[in-house]
Amino acid sequence: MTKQRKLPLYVQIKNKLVTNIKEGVWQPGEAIPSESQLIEQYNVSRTTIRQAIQDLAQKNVLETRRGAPTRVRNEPQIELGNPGIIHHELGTDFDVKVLRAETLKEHYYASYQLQLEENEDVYLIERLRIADNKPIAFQRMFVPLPIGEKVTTFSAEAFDIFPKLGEHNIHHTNIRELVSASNATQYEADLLGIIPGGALIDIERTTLGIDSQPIEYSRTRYLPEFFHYRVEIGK
Amino acid sequence: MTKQRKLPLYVQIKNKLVTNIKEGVWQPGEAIPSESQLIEQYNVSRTTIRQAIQDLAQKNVLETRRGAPTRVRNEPQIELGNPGIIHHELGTDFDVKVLRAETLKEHYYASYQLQLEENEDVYLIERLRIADNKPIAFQRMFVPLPIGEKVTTFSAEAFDIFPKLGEHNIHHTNIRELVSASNATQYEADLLGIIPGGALIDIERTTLGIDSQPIEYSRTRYLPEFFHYRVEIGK
DNA sequence: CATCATTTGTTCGTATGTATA
DNA sequence: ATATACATACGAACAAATGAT
Repeated sequence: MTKQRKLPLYVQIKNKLVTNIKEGVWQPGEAIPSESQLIEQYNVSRTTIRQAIQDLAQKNVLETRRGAPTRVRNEPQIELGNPGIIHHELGTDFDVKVLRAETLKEHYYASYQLQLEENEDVYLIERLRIADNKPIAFQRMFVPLPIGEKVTTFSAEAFDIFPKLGEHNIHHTNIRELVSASNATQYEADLLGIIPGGALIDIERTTLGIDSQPIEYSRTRYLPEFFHYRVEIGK
Repeated sequence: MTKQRKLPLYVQIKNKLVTNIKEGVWQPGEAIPSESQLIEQYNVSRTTIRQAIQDLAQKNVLETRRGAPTRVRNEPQIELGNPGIIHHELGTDFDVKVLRAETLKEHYYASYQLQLEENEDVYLIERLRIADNKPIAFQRMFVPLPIGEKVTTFSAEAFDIFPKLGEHNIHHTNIRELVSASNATQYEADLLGIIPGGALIDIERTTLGIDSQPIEYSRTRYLPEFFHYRVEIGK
C-alpha cells in the first residue's frame, strides 16, 4: 500500500519524524526523543537513527548539539518561499498609509501585466510604507477588480498583503521580481522626504495565483538605506 | 603545528580531499580514488572516509553515484542550487577595460569581507564593463593576493571571472549578493557618461571557495537600463 | 546478452570521546 | 560530580548499481 517497504530504513524513519513534526506531536523548539529512545521505539540501529536525524539537521528541520537533546527548529524554513532570498526592511516600528485606492477604467500596461481582457477593470492602490514614523517606500499596486475589493479592506493594516489574502483563500504560487534602480520623481521625493533624483531601489513584482494567472502587479520604490535585498546562491 | 591533530579525523580527511581538488591533483569531472583505496591510503575506517565524502558531496564539491566512482563536480551548479536568479546585461557586443589593478597595503573593509588577517594584502581591480562601445558598469573587485595574481592575467578578457578561475582550479560554492541602489559619484558619472547623482544598481557580492573561505568581494554599479536582475520564487 | 569484479549504499554492532544539564 | 546526550570511530556484512569482459 504505502510501498514504504522498499525505501531505505533511514528514509522511512525520516518520514516518520517529519510526520510527527508536521502533526505537532513535537512542537518547534521542543526536544525530540533521544537516540536511544528512538532506537527502542523503531527497533533499528543507532546508525539508522543518526542518518535520519543528520539528514533533517542538514535541512534545518532539526537542530543537534553535542550533549544536549535534539530539537525541532523554531523557524522551520520549510522553504516554501525563501530559497535564499531575503527582503528586509530596516526599522522597528512599521506602518502603512493608503494614499489612493480606486478602480481604473484604463491602464494599458497594468492590464497587460495582469493578463486582463480589454473590458476588465483594474484596481489601483497607492501606499506609503512607514518605518519608525519615516516613509521608506512608495508602492503602486495593481490587482484585478475582484481581488481589489478584498484587498482594500486590509491594505491599510498590512504592507505584505499575501498572508491576509491567504485567509480569503486567495493563494499564490510564483513570484517574479525585477530589481532595478531609479531616480526619484518630484512626487516620490516629496513623499519620501528626499531630493528629486535621489536613487531608489525599484522592485517590479508579478504574483501568480494557483491557476498561474497573475493576481498582482506592483512597483515599489524603496529608499536604499532602509531596504536589503539579499540573494544567496549555491551551497 | 597545523593544530589539525585536534580536529576530528573525518574533518582532517575532508581537508585533504579539498586540498587535492584545489591543487588540481584531481581535476573537475575526474574520479577520486575509491573508498577502499582511501581507507588504505589514510589508514582509517570506511565510516570516516564516507563521512568526509558525504559532507563534500552534500556541499556539491563531490558527486557520488551508487556503483560508480565518486567524481569532482564539473561546474559547481550553474542552475541547480539556483532559485531562479537571472542577471542579464543588455547589449550585443561586450568588452572589459581594466582601469586599475594593484596590491593594497591597507583596506580595512575589504580585508574584513575577505576574512583576511591584518598582515595579508588585498588585491584590487577596478574595471569598466562595456556593451556596444558604451560603458554600462563600474566594478571594484577585491580578492586575496594569491588569487589576484591569477585573476590579473585575464581580468581584461572576461567580465565574469569565475569560469576562468575554474580553469585554474579555484572553485566557488556560495555567492551572496546584496542588491541596492546608489547615486553616481562624480567619478562614476564621468566613467559611465551620465550626470552625477544618476541612479545606479549597486551589487555587493561575496563569493566563497570550496573551503568556505571568501575568494572575492566586489561592488558593481550598473546603469539601470542596461542590467536586469530578476528573481523567481516559488513553483 | 549475461557474467562478474568493483564501487557506493544501507544496516547492524560496539566502543570511546566530549559537551550538557 | 554524575548521568545523559550527541559525536566520533572502528569493524563487518550484505544490497544494489555500474562498467567492463
